Amino acid sequence: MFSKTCEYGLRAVIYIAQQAKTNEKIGITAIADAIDSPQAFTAKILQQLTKNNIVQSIKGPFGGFYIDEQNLQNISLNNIVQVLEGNRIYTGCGLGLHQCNAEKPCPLHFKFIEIRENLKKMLENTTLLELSSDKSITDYYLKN
Amino acid sequence: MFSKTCEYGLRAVIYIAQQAKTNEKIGITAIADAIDSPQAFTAKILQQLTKNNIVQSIKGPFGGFYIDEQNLQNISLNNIVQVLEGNRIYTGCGLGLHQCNAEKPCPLHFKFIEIRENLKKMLENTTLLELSSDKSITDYYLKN
DNA sequence: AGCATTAAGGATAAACTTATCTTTTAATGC
DNA sequence: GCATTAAAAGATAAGTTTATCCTTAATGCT
Repeated sequence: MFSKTCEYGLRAVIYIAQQAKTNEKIGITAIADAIDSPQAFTAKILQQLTKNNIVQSIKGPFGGFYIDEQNLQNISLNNIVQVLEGNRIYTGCGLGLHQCNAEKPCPLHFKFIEIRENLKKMLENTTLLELSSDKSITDYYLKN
Repeated sequence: MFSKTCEYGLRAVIYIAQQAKTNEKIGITAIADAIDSPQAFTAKILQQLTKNNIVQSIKGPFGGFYIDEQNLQNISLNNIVQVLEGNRIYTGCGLGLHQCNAEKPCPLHFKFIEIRENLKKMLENTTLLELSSDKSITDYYLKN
């Protein structure tokens, strides 16, 4: 479904969001450890997310990644996926046609649109705030 | 969403299905041309689909690929995807966790299940027979 | 039987994704 | 200012997917 980049990115951001309340920055080592991902690779991904203002970071001692209150409320999973996968997930043709639309549809076009729309809505409606709730932290896992 | 392998495979099979009525085998050159895919690569994919009894093939002059009446009725897109992608699309975790289930769910587990279930149903309910109907042939495109 | 034709199979190459390592830049405390 | 810490940035390596090419096997025709 998603690329590794996107999977690690989502897990990392969710984890950072869950730590947001402590108001402490969290380092890449801790993050990679918490979500069980390759550290250097995850660092690259977070670099990209920082550039795109999904998460914030600060260098130096006691530095690390964090998410401010505003982003916690405004960022949804959709935003993260957009940065890491572009919008091909939402616009790409199920059969891989370069142009596939209502005028020149592939045989699956209209059926696919439905599924994708569901996915999009789900990602749009899932906010970092929701995923950083106490219940979410205790009931769900980011590694196994 | 799907791999190139799966995209080409689906398009190839749909095209072959659409030619089924003529009762003529259709060669790899004609198929690759009709669906605008790399010929040798598509041949490999069809080889795999032939082994798994999705399509049939016959060598030699006037040989090629075809789909018999029974498969036309029984094969759904789901069967093709299963062969070419395995079942990871249906079972894999959205966040890439190796084990993710109702007991140890990732934060997206239950939301993802819904989406995947929709996709699965759609693929199961879309048969080659439907896709080879006259309307389907005239109204939809397999290349652009 | 011999030849032409077409898919199957194997080997290899190109492109892209995933992953790691090293150097540079920025922030903090002394 | 200097040492230390941690992210940013750049270079490179490993692995996987996508793609091509060449040889082999099967089929039909003469």
